[in-house]
Amino acid sequence: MQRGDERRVTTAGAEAWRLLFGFVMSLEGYWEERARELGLPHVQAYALMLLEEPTPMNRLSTMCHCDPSTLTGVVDRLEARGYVERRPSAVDRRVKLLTPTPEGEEMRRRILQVVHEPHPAIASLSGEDQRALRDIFRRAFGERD
Amino acid sequence: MQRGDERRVTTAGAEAWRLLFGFVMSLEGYWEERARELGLPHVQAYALMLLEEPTPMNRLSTMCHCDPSTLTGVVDRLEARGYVERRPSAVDRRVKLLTPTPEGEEMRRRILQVVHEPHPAIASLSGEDQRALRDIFRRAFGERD
DNA sequence: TATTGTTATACTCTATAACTATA
DNA sequence: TATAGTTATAGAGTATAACAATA
Repeated sequence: MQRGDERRVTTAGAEAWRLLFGFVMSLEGYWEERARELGLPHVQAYALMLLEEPTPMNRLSTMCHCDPSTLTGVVDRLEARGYVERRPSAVDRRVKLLTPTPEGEEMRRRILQVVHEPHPAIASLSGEDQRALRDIFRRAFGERD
Repeated sequence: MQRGDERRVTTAGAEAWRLLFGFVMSLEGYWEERARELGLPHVQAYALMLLEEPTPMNRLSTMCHCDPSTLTGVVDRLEARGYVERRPSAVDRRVKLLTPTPEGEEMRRRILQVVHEPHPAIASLSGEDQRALRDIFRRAFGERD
């Protein structure tokens, strides 16, 4: 039980959030660097990574949390690198389905490998902490999606 | 993230990391939106937020995880908005100390308020989970930085 | 009329390399 | 020589608004 100056001190949740926020800010650089090691700007790497199946521009822009007009440029550059193709949809001729080329698929595999490698801050925790974290994260943001 | 053969990594830490990574990617947009509500691009908001005391360009660029030449532009724009000043250092005439103006200090307070407000995914956890999260985060990335 | 995707525009962030003024 | 900061340059991501093709 916290007592005394509890009013001045933040709640546990608030402190957890501040710690996480600081980590997230530093993580942006971490992820950018990992992506650059693969030879891709991080947004392009993220977009390519999400192409698990042929995906309309529209849907991918939502998944990337960006405007469709922004994604046009991102996909232009991925296409110029030979990593994705815009294929016409059979059902709706307005829609273009984004599909990785064989080279894109290979790069996508490498991106997933990098992404799945746990961050040092997580990897260095005790096994008990890692299990607790997994369980809490499942409750916090594991359900939906 | 149900993905068939992409889930072959089975340690708790790896799953915790994947969950966290997904959250972080969505968080970028969350933070950008919060900053834009305050009328500032998110990098400028972050830089201003960090100005707890007069700070050399050099040091702030490290804290922002960006190149000094990048920070020059960011600070230019903060200065143009009237939020920061470049003041000469008394000890080293090469150094410029970044200091918020009164308007900048007011904006900084508002940014901190927004940043400190826990994200819904954290706030909706049980008190027990929030405390556990705080403790683990302290161990993971609370000390160093 | 509504939706999908693009273009035009303007701004911001990003790093590298070369430069200046100090130290 | 070395460091703090800027400038020049080139590239990339960002949203808004207007547009064409299609539904």
